[in-house]
Amino acid sequence: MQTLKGMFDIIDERPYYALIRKTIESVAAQFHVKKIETPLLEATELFHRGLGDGSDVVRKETYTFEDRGKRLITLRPEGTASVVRSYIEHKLYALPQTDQSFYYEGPMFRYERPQKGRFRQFYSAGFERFGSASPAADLEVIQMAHKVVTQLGLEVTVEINSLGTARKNEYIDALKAHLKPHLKELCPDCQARFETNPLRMLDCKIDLENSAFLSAPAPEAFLSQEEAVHFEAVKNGLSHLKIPFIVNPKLVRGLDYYTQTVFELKVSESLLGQQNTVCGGGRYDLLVKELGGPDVPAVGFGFGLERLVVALKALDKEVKDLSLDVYIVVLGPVFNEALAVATLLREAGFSVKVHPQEAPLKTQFKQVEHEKAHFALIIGEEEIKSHVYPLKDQVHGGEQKVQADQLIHVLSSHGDAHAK
RNA sequence: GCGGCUGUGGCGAAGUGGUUAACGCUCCGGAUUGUGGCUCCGGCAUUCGAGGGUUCGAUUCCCUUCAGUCGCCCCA
Repeated sequence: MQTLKGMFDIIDERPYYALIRKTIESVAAQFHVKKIETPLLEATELFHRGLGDGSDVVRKETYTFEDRGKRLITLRPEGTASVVRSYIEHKLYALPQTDQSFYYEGPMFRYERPQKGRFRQFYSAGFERFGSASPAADLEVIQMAHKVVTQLGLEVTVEINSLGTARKNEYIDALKAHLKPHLKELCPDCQARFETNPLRMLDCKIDLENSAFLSAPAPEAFLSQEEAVHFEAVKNGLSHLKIPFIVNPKLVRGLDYYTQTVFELKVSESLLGQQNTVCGGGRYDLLVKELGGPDVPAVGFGFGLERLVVALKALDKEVKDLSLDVYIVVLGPVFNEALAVATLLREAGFSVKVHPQEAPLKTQFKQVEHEKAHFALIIGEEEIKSHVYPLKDQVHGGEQKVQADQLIHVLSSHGDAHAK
């Protein structure tokens, strides 16, 4: 038996996930963002309406099936649609707080061919902010994303672009009109994208140098006056926040709901290969309405946790795993006494493991070493009689005899023991 | 969905159409019955991802399949 294709058990990587989640939590707290948890399963329709029927994610990557009541349901492929659904369902827009933010973290599912930093069940975390159309909202959202990755110790490039809103379709039409005469010169992928996802053509790695692309209209030309001002304000604001960025006119996001500002955070390809986008986001001013809510603007982003993990590992970033304070080595049939001591120490806040059966000291001390225990405490029949235990400090070296009633005191006096 | 590469013990890794599948690490036991890390001795793959085929004989050749990996599409 083994995991399904593209699925994985998190064991050795747990500390990385813990670190990332903790970092996200602390940044969220700084911005007073509440956590929201939504179900993994949603009505299929939510994603069709939210992400767009034409998007690849919906067309061929969702885990969709009928439940026993013949309802068509889908394992969520991303987080935003669910959060928006929740926002509308609970009429959060009617709350007196008009500017509301949420963050989420959890598993997402996409039926794709796995590769580096890409899986069928993967974990993402995201922030969503509802109620403000101001560039300041965009700025804080980008700042949060940037803060999370820099706090993790990763160097990222921030790329931004603006797709516009009102004239987004007009831009797409112009782009198609421009490229249509050149269609035959383009790669097969682009010919397909011409119909399914024209904006994506701009991102093509093959036709990069094609003259038709070089002369293609830029999205910026199709921004309304107001949107152009908004985009300028975002760029300006990033400079004020001292967040370096580059404007990438070819940056288009894969999901249909994005409007106006879009951005991605990328790490060096040397860390992640081609899947080097660790965070993507932008505005989705029409989505709330599209999903049946009022006309509420919103902006957000999502992280791919696996990609952050891969990047952190590539950097040899040290992460702390759970540490063990005391390993109790037993000599002879002394389990009751050993467990009693362990119980006392645990109640005092130490993490303690007891060797579970009699074994040669050599074997037990090897375990002490493998467990990276701070202290080894030896309990045998002599100790039980005398109430004095040998205590070895595995970190600083040395062994001392400690009176039973002094144990907690001695352990606590060590600064890096983990008593709470 | 498409293409390249890979698949040998817990991990890393050699190898060959023919009888006992190297080696390193880890692990287990002992030298050393109350103090590990060094050293020495001994042990640990009825089996080479799975299924089928060719063959007197397959881990080795062929087919299929599964999985991993890298890239494309797409995306986090």
